[in-house]
Amino acid sequence: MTVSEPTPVPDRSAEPAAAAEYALHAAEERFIEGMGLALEEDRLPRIAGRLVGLLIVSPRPQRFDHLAERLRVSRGSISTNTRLLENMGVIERVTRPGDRRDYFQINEQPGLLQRVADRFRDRQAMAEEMKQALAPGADGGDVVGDRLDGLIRFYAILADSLNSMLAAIEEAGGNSRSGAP
Amino acid sequence: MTVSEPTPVPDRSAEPAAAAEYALHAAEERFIEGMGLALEEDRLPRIAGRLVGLLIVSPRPQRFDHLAERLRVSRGSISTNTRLLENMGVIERVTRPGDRRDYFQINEQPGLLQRVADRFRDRQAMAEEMKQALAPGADGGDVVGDRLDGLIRFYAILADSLNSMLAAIEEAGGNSRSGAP
DNA sequence: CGGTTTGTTTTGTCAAGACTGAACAAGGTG
DNA sequence: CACCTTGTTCAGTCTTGACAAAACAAACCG
Repeated sequence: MTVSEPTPVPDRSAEPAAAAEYALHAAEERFIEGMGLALEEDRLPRIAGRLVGLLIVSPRPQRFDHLAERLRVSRGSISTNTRLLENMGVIERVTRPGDRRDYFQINEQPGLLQRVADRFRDRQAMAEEMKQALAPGADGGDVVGDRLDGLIRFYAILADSLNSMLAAIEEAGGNSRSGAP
Repeated sequence: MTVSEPTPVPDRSAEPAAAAEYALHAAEERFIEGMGLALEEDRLPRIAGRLVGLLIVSPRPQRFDHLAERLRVSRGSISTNTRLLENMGVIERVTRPGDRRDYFQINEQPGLLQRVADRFRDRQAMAEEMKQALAPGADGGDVVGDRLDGLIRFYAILADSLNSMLAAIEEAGGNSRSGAP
């Protein structure tokens, strides 16, 4: 996971007191970009990934327009991607009385996790259907049947470990949960 | 995983004897298309996925040109995608003495699996790096730290179960192994 | 009511990547 | 040697999707 340095690297040699501060910021930047790439591999827009990253490292809900300027993207993109993540259950839109603006935080319900688990289940089902149609003792030694069994087991294990993880999180109650992308 | 029926659906009412045969073929078609979509989600070209699907359900190595006509795709695409999968260790190119043509079969070494596991490890490392940079007792209750811990655990578990699976396969020796995409 | 803030939707541009078809290379074979 | 066969590579087309910018809607404020 390699992420290039954020474009303008401020000269920090002048203010040694801010060194730790700076290191944190750089790490954050890297993490956010990393999440952008990571979630992009899961077929989400890069901005959505960055949003998740930013919200993970944000202790408090973030304002809509703040997201736009922090990530340096258009408000339109924020709107689209927040809604996307909202529908997926990954982030949550929160409001405050007497405040017209929207805030966002990562949702404690692990939406993405469920999603991924379901995908594995689908693939497992697909392999099982194929196995079904194959009829029992076919060609010598039934190579194909064995392969399909392997595939089925593969997807099953992945889906299972995700599901048991989900259950564990659910059971653990309100603490230390994440959107787990 | 929904896959539309292959374009020309032959009328099988006339030859009842071929019904089972037909059912198998239809299931194969569905499986192949399904693998196309499934591997596409893993950032591989659709044709590569179909190739994997086809080779999984093929008891014997398949000829290069046969692949092209079976999937109704140009030879160029077959060439590109077979090489891609070959480099990934997912399929294997085999030849026969006195035969100038190339044959392909799915490789027994689970290349894709390793790949996926590595990806999870990378993400785990990313989250750990962020956690490092965060310094210990930060904001009240350290929400962010807890979230990162959850994330780290998440990726770790996935990578671990994949790795233990890989080990199990390795140990099981020569039987019932698959490219496990 | 006009004007402002906040967020959404739409429109257009751009880039990435998949795929085809044709040109190409490298071996066989008559 | 001319001519297949087999596979690779290259150039061009097409599709997809992300994104920005602008138009838009809605709520609020004066």
